[in-house]
Amino acid sequence: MKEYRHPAIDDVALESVMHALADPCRLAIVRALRQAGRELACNEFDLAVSKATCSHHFEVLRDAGLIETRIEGTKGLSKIREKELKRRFPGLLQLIDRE
Amino acid sequence: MKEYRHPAIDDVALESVMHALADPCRLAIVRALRQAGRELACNEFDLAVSKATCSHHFEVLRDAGLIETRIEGTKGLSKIREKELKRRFPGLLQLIDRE
DNA sequence: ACGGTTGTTCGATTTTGATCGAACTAATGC
DNA sequence: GCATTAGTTCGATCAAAATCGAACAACCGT
Repeated sequence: MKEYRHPAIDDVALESVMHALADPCRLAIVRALRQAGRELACNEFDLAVSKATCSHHFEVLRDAGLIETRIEGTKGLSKIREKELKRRFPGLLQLIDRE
Repeated sequence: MKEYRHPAIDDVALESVMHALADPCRLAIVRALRQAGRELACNEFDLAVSKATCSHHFEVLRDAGLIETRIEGTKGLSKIREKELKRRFPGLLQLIDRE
């Protein structure tokens, strides 16, 4: 598996974050990660989309600085970039967590 | 000019808000309204888009519960639905205001 | 009544994005 | 080495969204 690229949080525009979270599938992923409170692999979400689409959504979330993914064996384990997001986008996680 | 329809704030999904703010033009409109602190007419923004497109963006923002518009003469004056947004989407305005 | 201002609506075009299947890569376990 | 697992990449398709010009509607001031 390839190495993942993660943007510096200060290079991320609010616009990109908004775009990433405007999709129901991606919002569900982020919320699941928030609730889990631990790293999750792509296939631990029950999303009604194919592997290819799922991979695409994770890429969008990574590019928007929302998640970071590390490789362990054949799996990619993702988590929210919590501390950085709290500093760079105060209010964001609060917003996502409501309801 | 026609009457504008404004959704009840509780009928608005976070997803819709995210989608509305994912567009650079619309984010600029909302930020300009925040900074102005008063009602603004469509043509008071210098957006690099046509009248038709501008009208469309205001409609999206209205449908997402972000702004409300009243008609005064030939103008449509818009402002942020501040109080309601603070209650329904805590963190949102804070997020928009940063930088 | 007429012309100017302000914005809407329509229809068409173009761009962007979501989605998938299939082929591929890389690590794991037997 | 070989099958399995996990995810990527490619190419194509389909749907949603941004954009525009032109025609229209409502109001204003004179």
